[in-house]
Amino acid sequence: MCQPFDGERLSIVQAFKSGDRVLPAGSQLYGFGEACSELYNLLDGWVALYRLVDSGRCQILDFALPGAFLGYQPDLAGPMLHGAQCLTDVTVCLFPRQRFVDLLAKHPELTARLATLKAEELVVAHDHLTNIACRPAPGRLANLLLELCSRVRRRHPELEPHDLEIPLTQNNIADALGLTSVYVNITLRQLREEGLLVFKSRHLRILDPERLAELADFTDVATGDVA
Amino acid sequence: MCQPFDGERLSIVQAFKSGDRVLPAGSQLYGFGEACSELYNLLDGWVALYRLVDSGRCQILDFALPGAFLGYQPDLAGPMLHGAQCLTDVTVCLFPRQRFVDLLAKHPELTARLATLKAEELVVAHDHLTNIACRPAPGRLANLLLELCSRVRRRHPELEPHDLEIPLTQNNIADALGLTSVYVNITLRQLREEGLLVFKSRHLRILDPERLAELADFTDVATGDVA
DNA sequence: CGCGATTTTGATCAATGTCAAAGGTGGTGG
DNA sequence: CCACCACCTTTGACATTGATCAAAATCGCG
Repeated sequence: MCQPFDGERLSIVQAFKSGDRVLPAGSQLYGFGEACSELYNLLDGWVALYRLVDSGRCQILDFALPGAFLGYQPDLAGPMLHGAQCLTDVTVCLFPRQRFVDLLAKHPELTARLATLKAEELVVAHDHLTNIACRPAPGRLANLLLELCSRVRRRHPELEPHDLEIPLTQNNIADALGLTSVYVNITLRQLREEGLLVFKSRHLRILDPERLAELADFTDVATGDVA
Repeated sequence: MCQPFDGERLSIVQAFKSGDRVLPAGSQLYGFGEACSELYNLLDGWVALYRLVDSGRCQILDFALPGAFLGYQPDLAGPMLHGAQCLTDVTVCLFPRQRFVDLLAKHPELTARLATLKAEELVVAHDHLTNIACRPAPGRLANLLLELCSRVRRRHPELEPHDLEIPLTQNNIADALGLTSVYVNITLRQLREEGLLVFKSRHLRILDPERLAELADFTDVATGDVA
């Protein structure tokens, strides 16, 4: 279940976990600037990683989906450089930080895996950055939604590929894209009126993948195909 | 000289390097989407890491300063997910990719260092993302310039802290901040007219650090102090 | 001295934010 | 089962930021 690491090492890793925890939607896994004594493997549910800015704004840095490994940052002992809020009910697997350091020291493959993981997260962050900086609202939205679809599908290939549960509020989307929820709403309507997609009560239906991908300038990293 | 790794390991690392290379300003260290057979330790000069977008726009993801370690990404054998262009004349130390993998396998401390490095770069990317998404142009500019100052000073504590060489064109700044060079120019003038700073022919003079930091909502990660 | 790249400026326009209010929706307790 | 409440979505009028286009001025360099 604890999946950032490959199958063979699972028993080793499991010996180090200190248990699971369940949190309700809306609660904080850890807060921005707080100390945090554990690392987390997200087993179920969605989590928003965010920063708070003086202006009172909240910037969502990334959405964490099941399988994500949360809480590792350069200074393991220092205050968290971002917060983590549960968007749905969430289940995590816990690793005490101190024990995790020992684990890494003993198993270099895990350290290598961690480096790769962080490099992947960096690519995602760069995607997100480029999306926000270079695209107007409709492209931004299209790109984000396609990216989320791609992630969901990678884990659940059995599901309808164009009919997915995306447990986000229009406000969450706005906080992720650097837009206002009002404008997200307007843009979402435009996409709907153009027959590209329908996003209603946390359910996304993609009606025209081709045009949407074109609008988003989107290529799926995993496949190299447009969505 | 090859500094991503700590002093003690230097001789080990140096045995693996395959030489140095000098590139002129304006040349590409590696191109977006190209294959690349080496990894680089930036010894001297500034490099822009960028992405190209359909619209013809160029998004600068980060500026690499001396000491940066360039080219490591999740798929070491795959095409580069970003490009790297020299902003000044540049000197890099080369590591063949294949040999670097061997090096990591033999020296787990280096792998751990790499994970930390990538985690640091992720924090920088998140800063950049937040800056672009949440702040209007003046704050964005102030934030970027203070961040660059902070980095330069970390390496050169002996220099005048408010009088620095920043080898960037207004166009580079625009590409980094998701603004137009025209608007960067206008905003830069406003900051100058307010007596906050002067940026002329690649030389930055900070006149009012306090007000600038306030405008930027900037706190130095290294010190926790405002600049 | 002249040329390409960069900076500067002005006029105008489009994209997005702000403010305010009205509808919806789902969940909870009575 | 209904009513209420908090939260979310939707809409409209208006303000503002930043983009676009075009041209002039300046700078660095051969």
